[in-house]
Amino acid sequence: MDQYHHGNLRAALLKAAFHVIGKMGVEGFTLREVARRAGVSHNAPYRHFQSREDLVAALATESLRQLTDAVRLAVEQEPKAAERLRASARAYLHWALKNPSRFQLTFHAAFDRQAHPEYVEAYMESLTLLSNLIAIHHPAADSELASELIWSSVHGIAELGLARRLRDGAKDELEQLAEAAVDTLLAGLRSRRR
Amino acid sequence: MDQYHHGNLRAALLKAAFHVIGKMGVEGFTLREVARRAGVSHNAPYRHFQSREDLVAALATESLRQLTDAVRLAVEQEPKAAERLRASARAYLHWALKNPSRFQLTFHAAFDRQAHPEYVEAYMESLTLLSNLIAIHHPAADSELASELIWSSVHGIAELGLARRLRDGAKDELEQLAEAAVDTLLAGLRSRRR
DNA sequence: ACCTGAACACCGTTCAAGT
DNA sequence: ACCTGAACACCGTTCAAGT
Repeated sequence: MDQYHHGNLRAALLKAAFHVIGKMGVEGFTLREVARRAGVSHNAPYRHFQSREDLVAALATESLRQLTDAVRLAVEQEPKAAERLRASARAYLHWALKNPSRFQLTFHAAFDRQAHPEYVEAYMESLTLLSNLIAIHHPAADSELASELIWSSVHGIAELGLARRLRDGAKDELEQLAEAAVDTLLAGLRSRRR
Repeated sequence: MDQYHHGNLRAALLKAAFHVIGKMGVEGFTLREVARRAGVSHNAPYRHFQSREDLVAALATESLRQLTDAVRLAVEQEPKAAERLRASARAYLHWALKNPSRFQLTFHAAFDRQAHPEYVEAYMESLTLLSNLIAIHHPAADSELASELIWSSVHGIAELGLARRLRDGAKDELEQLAEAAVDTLLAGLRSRRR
């Protein structure tokens, strides 16, 4: 019987891995479980990933791209230009709370960043998306500062929200808090820029 | 030979655990390694902790208290009342970057929050410290909102700073960013409160 | 009460072997 | 190239036994 994955095993493993972390959390994620889920032997993954860390890095990079895409989509679907930055904050929170395992993996995965430049690239791409959005609201010299402040703030709301392990009911509350963060930071930046 | 720990084994295990996560990171932390470090057999810890998760919860709670204490100390040592909130932000960043493993453990440890109310208590105590600080700068009805915004923002800067795995040189930069976050949020809150 | 050693079912990783 | 089974040194947890 031809059980070979003919080169798409790598993709199949990533898919299986996302399924596993979604179901068992980041802690329950093991190479062997992923292989089991993909229907291959426990060391078939080594043909595509040098180590567990290598697979984790690939997952983190892919997750980060998914988060960026989700934010980008929300921005594009928002007709009012003035609302786009707030829409991006809402989408960021929404994605983080809906995919807590992926969010955790994206930012807390233990792997050597230098050995995986594609992760850093994905990170920069996300920052660029945000910078462009902010340039609309805050066309000043310190738009990089503004980007870092806004991203950090929205990110921190997501992190603390997840750290407290909130029930789903608090989702809207957190999304509103993220909007408030954007509004307050923009107001603060305007009042201090003179 | 009397190798008994006579009731202080619990404290000895916590100390050993902090040493282990500091040296090997959160990933390399295992019950057996902690026991080894404390000089006891690999299942002596079960006399004091029901499971690995239980020990992790105790460590996270203790870490959170240490972070709160570090911030409190920095605040008390700042003579100018107007500078205390900024000093707290700087201290928060400083502690996070100096103790990345503990910081990660404090906020990302996987354990049942409901089974460990002492963690939630420690969290609330930290929030209270911040609320009191903010009441000085921003004596308004929405001081709870202000607390959440400021904590989230400073926390997010620490998280993203660690996620990017910055070299030590960027420490000052991040502490300054945290101060900028506090200033900008306070300015924004003032301008929007009318 | 507090600690130990043996045992169980796992894990990541390596290696020799199969197509 | 791609996959497998056996083996190694680990891990968390349980259990019967020792003081």
